[in-house]
Amino acid sequence: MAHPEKSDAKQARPLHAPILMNGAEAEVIRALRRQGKISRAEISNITGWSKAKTSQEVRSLVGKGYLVDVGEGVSQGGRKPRLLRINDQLGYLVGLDIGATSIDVVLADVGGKVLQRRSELADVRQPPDVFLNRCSELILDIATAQGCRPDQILGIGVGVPGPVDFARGVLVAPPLMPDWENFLIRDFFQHTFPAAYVVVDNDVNIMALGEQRAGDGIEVDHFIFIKIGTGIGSGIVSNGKIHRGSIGCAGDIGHICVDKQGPICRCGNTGCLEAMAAGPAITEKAMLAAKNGSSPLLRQMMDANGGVLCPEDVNAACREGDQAALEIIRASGQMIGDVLASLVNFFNPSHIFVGGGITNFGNHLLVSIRRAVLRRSLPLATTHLSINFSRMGPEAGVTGAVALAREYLFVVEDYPFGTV
Amino acid sequence: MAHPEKSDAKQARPLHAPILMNGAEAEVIRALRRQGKISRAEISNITGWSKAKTSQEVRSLVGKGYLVDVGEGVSQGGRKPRLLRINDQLGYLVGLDIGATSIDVVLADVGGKVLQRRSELADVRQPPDVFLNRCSELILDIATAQGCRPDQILGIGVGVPGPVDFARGVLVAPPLMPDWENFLIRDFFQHTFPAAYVVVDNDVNIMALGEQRAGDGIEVDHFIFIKIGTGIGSGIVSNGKIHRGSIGCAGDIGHICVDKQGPICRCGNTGCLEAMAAGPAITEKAMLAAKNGSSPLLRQMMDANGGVLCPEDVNAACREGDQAALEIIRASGQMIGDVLASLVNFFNPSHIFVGGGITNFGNHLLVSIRRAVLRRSLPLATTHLSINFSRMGPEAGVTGAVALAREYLFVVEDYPFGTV
DNA sequence: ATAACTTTGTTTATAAAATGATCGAAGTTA
DNA sequence: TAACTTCGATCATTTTATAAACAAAGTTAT
Repeated sequence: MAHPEKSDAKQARPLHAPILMNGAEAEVIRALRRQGKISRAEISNITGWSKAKTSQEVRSLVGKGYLVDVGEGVSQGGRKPRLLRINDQLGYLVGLDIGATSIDVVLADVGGKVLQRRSELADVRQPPDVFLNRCSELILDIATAQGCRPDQILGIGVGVPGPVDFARGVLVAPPLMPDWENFLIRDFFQHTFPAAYVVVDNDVNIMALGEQRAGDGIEVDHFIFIKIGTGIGSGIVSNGKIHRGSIGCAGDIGHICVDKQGPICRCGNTGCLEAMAAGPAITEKAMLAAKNGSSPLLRQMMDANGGVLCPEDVNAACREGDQAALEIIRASGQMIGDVLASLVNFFNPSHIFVGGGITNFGNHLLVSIRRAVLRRSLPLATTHLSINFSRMGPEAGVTGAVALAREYLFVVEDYPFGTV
Repeated sequence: MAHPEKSDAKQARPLHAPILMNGAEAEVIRALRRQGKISRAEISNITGWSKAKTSQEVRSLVGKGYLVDVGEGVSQGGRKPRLLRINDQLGYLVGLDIGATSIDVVLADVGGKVLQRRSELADVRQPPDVFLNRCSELILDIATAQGCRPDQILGIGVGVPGPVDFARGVLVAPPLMPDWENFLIRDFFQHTFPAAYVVVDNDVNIMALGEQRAGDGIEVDHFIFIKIGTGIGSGIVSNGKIHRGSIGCAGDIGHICVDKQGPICRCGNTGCLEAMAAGPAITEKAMLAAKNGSSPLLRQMMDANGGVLCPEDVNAACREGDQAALEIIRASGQMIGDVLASLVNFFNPSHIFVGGGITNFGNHLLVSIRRAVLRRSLPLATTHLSINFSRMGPEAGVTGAVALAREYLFVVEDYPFGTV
């Protein structure tokens, strides 16, 4: 036979590394990743190659086990095409979203389809090795539940709530979790899952990536994903790529000043957006409204709740039409919108996606954000601007983490970074 | 001979287009553009090609007249290398910087070296064809002064003070010059100079590009160039590329709000940065200080000047230690710094370059900007942040325009855009 | 000085890669 | 049914890249 290398093609690939490919192979994979399943003829069209080369390249990838034939497609007026897809049996991917108070982890196939999920509360202020050991346990848990051996996990995408040195996979001066500084997160998982390629990124960058790959951000060149929860952060996509900034802390808009006379933030400055408009500020204002009698409804909720309120309560009060609650949300939306207005002038995105814990808040928040942005941005920058909730809701983090792992599943030779 | 195509290699290239090359040729050009003059061996190292391929590629480019041999280099312990350079005789480039009240134009060789320059005052509110005709005259003027025929002009880079649709080469809703909306600037020059490839961009983007190619922004992945003059604008570089935003108006920070109780700006909003901190605001405050007696020096200058002051006067008063003048500059610097602080948190640049008409202002302005940024940005984002005046001074615009023309002098097949 | 080694750049034989043309298989449409 | 399409494989041919050999022009150690 003319292809003697076929016999040793399925040999084990090296550990600790993603699947390396040359440029041509990577182009095929890219086309397949976008389109799901396509024929050789379509690959030929997308790449611009001759049918001969396409055929041969596909044969090689099938030989290596990366691609599989998944049957016939519908005829276009001639012979039916044979459709190809990235081999699901290749292994599994893990998406891990580490929040300030939670762990969310999913197991997905290499196509990105979620197969298993786990979530639990956890305090990120624990020592990193303790915390990450628990993460590993959860990963092993969902892996065994799916019948997946640890060495079948090919990639792990990790999102952490702080500035990340992307190349090294460590946190840099994270305010929420000082103990984690310089802890080698990437290496930790790499050690536990030697067959997997581990990629660590900031949690909001990951959400932005998820929106770009699996949400409404497909084909959008410039957008901002803003996460509103306990804190406020953003993920930035410029020219279709994640903008991480010079030391990886781009998007950290929670401490932009909105009011010099505002309260003191935990960062030490006064009037930070996060201190005035995020979840804790909302509940605090709501509890004040409950106490000073301006909202009997909130008072009632607080009493029923053992003297505390959570953002969801304020949301519920909004739905009942409670004026004090509406005013609290409106004020938060306006402050966020004012900051976004500046960023819109500066960055000129075509989309802003709003996500995070606080976004099952109906439209009150979104409406005030929109109003503030439109009022304070240049008309030119807002005429084609869409501001909407992310479709992905609470799944945004893990979806993005899987997308990150998937992004690095196949990597072009000599380009270890630069995929996203 | 083995190369029969050599005979017809120097045939005329098509007009209206940059010099098209395939990927390999472009790589050689890129290496030469960065390094000035290098040997075949170095090209081989940079590209990773075999000596044979490198040699052949170089021979082809020399045959086409794009490259020339410029003599021997110093020996590295063996045979002396023969150095190659992009052929200066290929033609000329034009850099044109259109300001609100001025035209600056230079003629440069394809290496970017400025050979001739002209500047004159002009009002951009004239009809665009009248204004641009004057620009063409100036270009022809410097061309003839250098002994350059119009058809030897291979590229024209144009900077205009407004949002630009980069692909089409037209202004989009420019506030300063509404008559120019949809006027085909690119086509205008293309028509007058058929041999040239014309690229139009926003004036501050061009300055940022100049800083990146010929200033201190070389090898800097993420930076902001801020121009302070009659207005305030910025050029953004993300991941090494100009970030223009979804409709080309990114960087327009002049109308970010710094004080909701501030004065009304010509844009209709209140308290815009530009209205409070740019040149006109400074002179206005200075004239007020002159009139109300808080600065006898400024009063004296104003009287000597026919009842008006310009930013340079305020600068001069600062040098004399005039407290009122210093306070005016300090206030401007603080407002600009406050806005930049937000942008630093958001964008995490490693450098901020300050340029524009107001920047021969000594260090008072810079010091207040720095102080404000450091006070209000996250320490993480500022520890490795440098804020400095652009080295290029008033040349920034035309330098950038030449860099833009130079960038598109050679273009890879099928990639008409995307070089910067 | 002279011999031995280096670096540079060309040439040439060889290997690798891509292509166009051709062909058979499997369809659809007139 | 016949004529036309599309899909994919094969193969001879052309294009492209490479390694090895070589010549030219130096440098350095002896």
